[in-house]
Amino acid sequence: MEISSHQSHLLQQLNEQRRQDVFCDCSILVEGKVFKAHRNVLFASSGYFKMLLSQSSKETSQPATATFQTFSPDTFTVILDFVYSGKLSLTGQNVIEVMSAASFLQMTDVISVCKTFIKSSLDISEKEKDRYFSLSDKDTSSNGVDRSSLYNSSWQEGSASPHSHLSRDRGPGIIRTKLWNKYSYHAASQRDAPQPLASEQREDAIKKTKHLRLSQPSQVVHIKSDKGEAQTSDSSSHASQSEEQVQMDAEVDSVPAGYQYGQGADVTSGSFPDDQPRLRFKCPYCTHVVKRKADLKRHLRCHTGERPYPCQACGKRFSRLDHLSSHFRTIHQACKLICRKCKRHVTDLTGQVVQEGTRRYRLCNECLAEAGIDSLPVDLEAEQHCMSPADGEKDSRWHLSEEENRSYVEIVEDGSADLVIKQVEDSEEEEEKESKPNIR
DNA sequence: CTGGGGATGGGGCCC
DNA sequence: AGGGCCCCATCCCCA
Repeated sequence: MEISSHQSHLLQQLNEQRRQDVFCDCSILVEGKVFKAHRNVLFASSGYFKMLLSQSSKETSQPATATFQTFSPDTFTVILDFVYSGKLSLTGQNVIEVMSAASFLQMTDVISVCKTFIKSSLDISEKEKDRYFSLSDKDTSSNGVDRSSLYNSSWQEGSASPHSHLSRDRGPGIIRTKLWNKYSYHAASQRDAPQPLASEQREDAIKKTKHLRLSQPSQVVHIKSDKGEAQTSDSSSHASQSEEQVQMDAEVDSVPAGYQYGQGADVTSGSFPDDQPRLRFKCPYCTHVVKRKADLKRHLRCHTGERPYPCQACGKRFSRLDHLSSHFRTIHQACKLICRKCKRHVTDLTGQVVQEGTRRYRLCNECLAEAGIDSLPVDLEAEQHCMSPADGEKDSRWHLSEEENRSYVEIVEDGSADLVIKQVEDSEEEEEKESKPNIR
């Protein structure tokens, strides 16, 4: 005989104990704020804590302490509330940070819910279809999009494998996380360790969120771990508030008359004076509206901070391939047939390529002699060959120039579809770089 | 302090 | 859908 309410009751009791600091044997310090919790609950909920606590329990029986400086106390409150209640309070404002924190803490179910939350905002095609065929005179502000959705969030025990990026501090049972790497987003091919948003990126994201009005209503995601289901529930007050906000945004942004942003929806449409319905893809994080889904996907990278295109020459990462291409041409290739010093036109006969670190540029022979710089003694062809990725690698080439149709960079698989944020530590990335033969 | 130029990043849009 | 080009805004560096 099974009493169905037992699990929720047990969780409720544990949550009460946590709130009253009863039997709490673990302290988590987040940016100066102390959270009390039970190590067995944390152990069962997070791959990160699983590894941390399994180590600390071997070494000491003292209360374990974890310190985080990479996400805010508010974010950890959301995470901890979820652990103790199964309810994840996601909003358009916090979803990125919660996802990055969950990624760091190796809470795969939370990550997947965050992904679903984001994807539900981006699930354009279906909504587009629906909306396109039901573009009656229905009020566009109520957009007809049902935001409640089901999430598959079955508890994946052991799926979040502990990883070596955790570093133990000197003190017993105290763990400190290193500062995140500047370019912390890694694409699918590099998914070895979770990489939450870099603190710098997080600040940027927060900065952006501060000046961008979010039209997405607050949602509370309820996860039923026993059935692998989760539900979102809308706050009607939020919705109406958001609706007003959207109207305001529409006015502020000088949107053409008659055009209204769809509240919280990805695809918006409106009645233009000529009654031609025009579909738009609305960013769930700002008021930006684009015409194409691909443009929205590209735009979203400026919110997620995702930079899937690393420069193999200097390691700098770019959100777009064309930016990387442009960067490589301007910085690492001497494509411009202009003397950097005197700005005169130079050819291979009247000037030479000079390398300064990873930068290359051209100098005319006069400036070259004046500066006393040697021309680039590098066998370009051999170097290009050296830098080329493995043959047959699909999508790993991009054209640099007509005569240099060789691969300079390995295009890392775009992980935007998964929106998985991972963390590598500086040392790890350096190791990673060292392990890649193409990187100088 | 200021203006110019380079580098970077975002949006529109064509192929 | 992705790649790529063009345009523009912003930031930073330097003279």
